[in-house]
Amino acid sequence: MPSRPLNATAASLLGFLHEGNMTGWDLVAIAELVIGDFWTLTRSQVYRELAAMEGAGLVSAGETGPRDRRPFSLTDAGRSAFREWLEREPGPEQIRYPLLLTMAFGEHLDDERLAEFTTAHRQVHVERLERYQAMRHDAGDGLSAYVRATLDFGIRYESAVIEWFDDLPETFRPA
Amino acid sequence: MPSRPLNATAASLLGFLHEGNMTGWDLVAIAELVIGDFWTLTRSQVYRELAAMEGAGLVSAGETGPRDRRPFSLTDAGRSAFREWLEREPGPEQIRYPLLLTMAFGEHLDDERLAEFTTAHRQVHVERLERYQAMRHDAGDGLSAYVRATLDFGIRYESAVIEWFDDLPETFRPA
DNA sequence: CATATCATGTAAGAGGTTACATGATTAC
DNA sequence: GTAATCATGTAACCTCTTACATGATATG
Repeated sequence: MPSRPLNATAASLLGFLHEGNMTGWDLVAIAELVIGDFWTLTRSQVYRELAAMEGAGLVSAGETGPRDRRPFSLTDAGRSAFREWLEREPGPEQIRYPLLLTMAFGEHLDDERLAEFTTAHRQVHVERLERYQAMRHDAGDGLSAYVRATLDFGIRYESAVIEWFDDLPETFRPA
Repeated sequence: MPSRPLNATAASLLGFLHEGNMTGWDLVAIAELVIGDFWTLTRSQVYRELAAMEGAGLVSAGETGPRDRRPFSLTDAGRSAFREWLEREPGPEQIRYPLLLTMAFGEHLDDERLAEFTTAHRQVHVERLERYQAMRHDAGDGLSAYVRATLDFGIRYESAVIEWFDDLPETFRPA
């Protein structure tokens, strides 16, 4: 039975399992850290995908440890499903930025209110940029060139967005 | 009955209806043009949201015209639901970029293959940037400061991403 | 011994995608 | 007349979010 190709979330879990056996909990933590800034995933999803992949024979659970820990390991089928996914053309980028929606309809909104929004959002981007720079500084040598490249994406992105905020018309520019 | 707050997709449709009555078809077209680069929506969704909003009294369909055109107009309830949505704090930004996932797991992939991917994706960003610049040039004066600001976001963003591509390690840098 | 953290998961529903199905009208 | 475009919608399915529910273990 030629099963449907992996979705990117499931594939990522398999990717992380290459670094060793992990529980759903562990996977959520590492995913948030490594890919969380350009790929969201929730606990619910992780447990569901793990259950589905266990059923499909892509992962297998080891013995339940303390606190009901269920460490999963890759099977050969899981390893090869991961490779296949990795070889496939990655899908298109998707940005969803509700602030830009609000802004696009700004003629129906007071500039002061819009400025409150831009101020708050600018701050989020500043904090992210600082976090990325700290990560790059602290973990610099521990990161593969590949992970570092994704971090650099974040740094470029956040820097550009902050510049954009600072160039907005003064009527709704962040304070 | 205090109905749930609007979702951003539905709210956007109401936003566009401020510019005049439109059919689902028209709304898909204008949404793609104006917000399509930071908010995706499909025909299916648009027809579904319109049907739901018609049921909730936020829009009402006029007479069916040629080719079954069903032009919708805003009701007062729709106008006020839109305002309420617009006043609310816009949710967090979300980026989903599968290429970055593939890259994060790049140690399991040949650099040549990864370079094929980066090459193709860089091209997409170049084309988008050119499109934005053309829009800004061609429609410059016709755009509100608000819509222009969202366009500027795209220009900043695409420029930053292209620089990032060009700074990638040469082993998987776009050709 | 109390609180924080670790760890599992289910349920329900909202949101989003893809494929299917149909037909009118316009442009060539 | 034929092809492209306009226009509607349904069905099925997948994905994602939010809320709920439970309990063990470590830390102070």
